[in-house]
Amino acid sequence: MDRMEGPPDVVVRRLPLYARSLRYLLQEGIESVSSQELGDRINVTAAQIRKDLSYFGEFGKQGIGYDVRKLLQQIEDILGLTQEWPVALIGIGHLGEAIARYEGFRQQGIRIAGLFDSNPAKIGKVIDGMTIQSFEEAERVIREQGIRLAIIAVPARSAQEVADRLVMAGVRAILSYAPTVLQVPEGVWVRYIDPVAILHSMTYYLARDIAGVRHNNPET
Amino acid sequence: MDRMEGPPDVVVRRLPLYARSLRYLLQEGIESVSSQELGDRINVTAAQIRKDLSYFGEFGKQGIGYDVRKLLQQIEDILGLTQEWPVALIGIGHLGEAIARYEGFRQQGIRIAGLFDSNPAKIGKVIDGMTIQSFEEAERVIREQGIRLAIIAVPARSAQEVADRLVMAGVRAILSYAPTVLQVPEGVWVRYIDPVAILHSMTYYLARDIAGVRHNNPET
DNA sequence: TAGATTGTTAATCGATTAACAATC
DNA sequence: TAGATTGTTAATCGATTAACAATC
Repeated sequence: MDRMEGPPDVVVRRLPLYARSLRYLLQEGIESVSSQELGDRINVTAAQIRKDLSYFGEFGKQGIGYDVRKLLQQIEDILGLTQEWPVALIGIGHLGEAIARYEGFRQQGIRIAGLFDSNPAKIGKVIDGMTIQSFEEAERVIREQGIRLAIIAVPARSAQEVADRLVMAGVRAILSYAPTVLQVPEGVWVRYIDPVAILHSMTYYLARDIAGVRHNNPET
Repeated sequence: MDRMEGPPDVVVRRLPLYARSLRYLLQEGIESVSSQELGDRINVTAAQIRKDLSYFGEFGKQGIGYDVRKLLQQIEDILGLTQEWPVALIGIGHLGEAIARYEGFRQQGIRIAGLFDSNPAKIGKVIDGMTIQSFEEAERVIREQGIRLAIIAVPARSAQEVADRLVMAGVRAILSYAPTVLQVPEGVWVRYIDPVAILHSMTYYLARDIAGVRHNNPET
């Protein structure tokens, strides 16, 4: 299956970077920006920014550029960031704990709604004001609160089962830190954070002494 | 600038996923695999795997498929994973500590060569047998040991300066967890890990109830 | 008005997929 | 030999870039 219309996924993946850059501009007190200036900051061409935005509407003024505050608001609106998204965090090892403590989520529309781990020794432990609960509780909480987003930070060997059960409980988008490809039913989004793979793709070039500036790679 | 020939970067970024999948196959005792079977496991088409591999040589046997052990060895060789890569880790907050403690690196050719932080209160603290050193020490160690890979886990506001100084010291590839786009000179590779941006790109679909299975996105 | 910059169309570029001869 | 699967070429698909009329 693949979505019926709408902007390409690459474009959707770039929007958050535009939003972030606009936030920084605002912090610097810059209220107006051209596609060129915005592009320079994030190593994206001006044409690409304009094209990307054109999928969603018209946001600029010829001869002037974009009102930073307004464009930011509009992109956040498009991304659904006017609401707060509760997220279930599964797997509270070192990484899970770091994620739980990270302030960058809360500030940007993401609320860690619960910490869950299957290790009984961890259950009850409090991190940043949140108490670690069992994985069974996760399934209950997801159902009860209608949570649709989850972050998986469990070992690779348990990731698939965790994903299966999360989806069963109602999760529709998963960000997985586990180094394994998940199989999920249609209707569920999965994205990965994979530092080892990224490092390995760079050692390829280092091993050959191939110099590069890889621009135009939002994320990756 | 952009590299003079060679396989496309997308292909290089998929190789580590192939390698990992082959490692899992080996663990399962599977010694032979077809492009179709391998592809099914990681949601990539058989054609893509064969095409990708063809940039580097011929590794399979018609009618048979690939010898898992041999192909894995060859991909690891291509990626430069026959050697161990020392990595400087900068920024030892919660995330940096989790990275320092992560065993997945060591197991896969990545050796954390040193922990560095600019906060004097942290210097001297020992994590997993490694002592946190000052950032000035990082510059010295990078030079002395010829380190070319670094992981940045500092706050966004200091990431650019850290990157500048790392590059000055000799770093040629950076994996950054800081939510900001780095400007680096030609000849330096930069990749990002950006969970907030990823989550925001998924809230786009959740907000619209657009169902999806996003395959063919190694990493993302 | 003149200069700047948008939104959009068309051209280009690059990546993925399909198809199949070669061959194990 | 018959069946399976590779490596590769050609076709397709999609994304990026260039260019420019519209217009602030």
